[in-house]
Amino acid sequence: MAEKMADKIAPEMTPGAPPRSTARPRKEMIAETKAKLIAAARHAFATHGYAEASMDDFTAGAGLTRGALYHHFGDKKGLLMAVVTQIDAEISDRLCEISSRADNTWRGFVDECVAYIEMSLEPEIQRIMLLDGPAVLGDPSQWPSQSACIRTTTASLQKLIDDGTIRPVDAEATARIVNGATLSAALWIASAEDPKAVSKKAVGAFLTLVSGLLVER
Amino acid sequence: MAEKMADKIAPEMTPGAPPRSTARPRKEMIAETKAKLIAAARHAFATHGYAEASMDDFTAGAGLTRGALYHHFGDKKGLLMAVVTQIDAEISDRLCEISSRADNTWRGFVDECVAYIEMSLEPEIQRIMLLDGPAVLGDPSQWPSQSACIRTTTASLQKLIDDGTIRPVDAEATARIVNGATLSAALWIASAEDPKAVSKKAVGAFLTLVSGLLVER
DNA sequence: CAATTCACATACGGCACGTATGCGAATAAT
DNA sequence: ATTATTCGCATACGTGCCGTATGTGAATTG
Repeated sequence: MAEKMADKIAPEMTPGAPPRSTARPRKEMIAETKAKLIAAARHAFATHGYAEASMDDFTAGAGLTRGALYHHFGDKKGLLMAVVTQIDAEISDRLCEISSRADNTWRGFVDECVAYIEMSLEPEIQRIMLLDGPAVLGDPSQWPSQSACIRTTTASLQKLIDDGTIRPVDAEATARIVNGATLSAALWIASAEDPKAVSKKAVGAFLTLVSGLLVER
Repeated sequence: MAEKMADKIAPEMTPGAPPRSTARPRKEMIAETKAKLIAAARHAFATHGYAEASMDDFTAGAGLTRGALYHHFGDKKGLLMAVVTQIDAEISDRLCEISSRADNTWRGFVDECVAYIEMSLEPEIQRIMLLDGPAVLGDPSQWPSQSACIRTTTASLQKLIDDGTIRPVDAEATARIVNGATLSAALWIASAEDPKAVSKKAVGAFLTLVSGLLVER
């Protein structure tokens, strides 16, 4: 509490800039503050869980106070939403990257699913996206980010339907169900005593299941 | 606060009972107290959510105080665990009942899955078992109740493998994955604007998926 | 240069929780 | 039967976290 911010009065304008008055620093400082809060919250939520993470603590860790948090995000839930949106986007990117570098579409789809399982094993993703997120914000379907990774999967499936690889199912419905399947597989693996072995079993079962989508197997 | 319990001094012994001294009432009263707490908590958790449910409030609603709660369940989480175990057992019973009255095993399995989806649409089950439970207690795999309903599904699958209806997958792995699939379907349906339509899509996609398990479709 | 906006900090009140303690009825001991 | 003891449960207290109201100084607008 005795600690104040060292130098908040250090607008990093390009040194030696002409009399061109300060126009950027303002917006930049704000963006930086928000980014700091999101980063701090993300770390706190991941390590302590949403409920146990003290706003006073992690805002202080970012050199700020709850005042900034309430100003920018409304409340603790709002911050969680921002964190979730950020992570969701990251996951989506990684999935696109993976499915795009496969030889054929089906293979890309499968790789994507397996990658999703692997990502879900990361404690941060599991804690925030799979456990606290749904409990605090409600079902992911409702999130503004609309679960970007589900859209990714939906798109992959639609392509598979179009090129006749899989049967003409409803792409979104299948995406959500497949997503749920991978999710539970991840939770199971993560809490297993022997993750390697369980992982093998889970992937095997998963592959058998999705083979049901194929026109011919 | 001004309200005390009316008559706690009314042991309901069978009136006119012989001098046979009181032996039961003790244990019975305790069981009743626990049951009351579980029921009150179950209702509060279902309607307000775990985090928003005030222990002071719902224990008072049961004519008790937090003292009884801490004495019997240790803490709020302990109570949630008890509630979860109770609901889990109920679900398991209902699933057994359903799968047992089908003509053939495969049909029973499918009915069971669909029934599970329907149950997951009940707000109480969704809120407590699918959202708050995992967030507060961790992955269901770890619960002492060991998710009785997963064992039920595992058993059904094993029978299907034994009689050659489905391919020789790992029964438990498949049960968990199928369970996750139905779960996400339920969450999706529940939060949809048109549950009927979405439900049809979800079930259709689900059936296509599980057809992958069949030896021949 | 005056007026205003606004990003953020500080201050306050309250609720919910965990623990420590007390009481009284049922059981066990003699 | 009377005393001793357990134990189910209530009461009391301290603390941490949260939401709101309010303040302040720097940046922006005219």
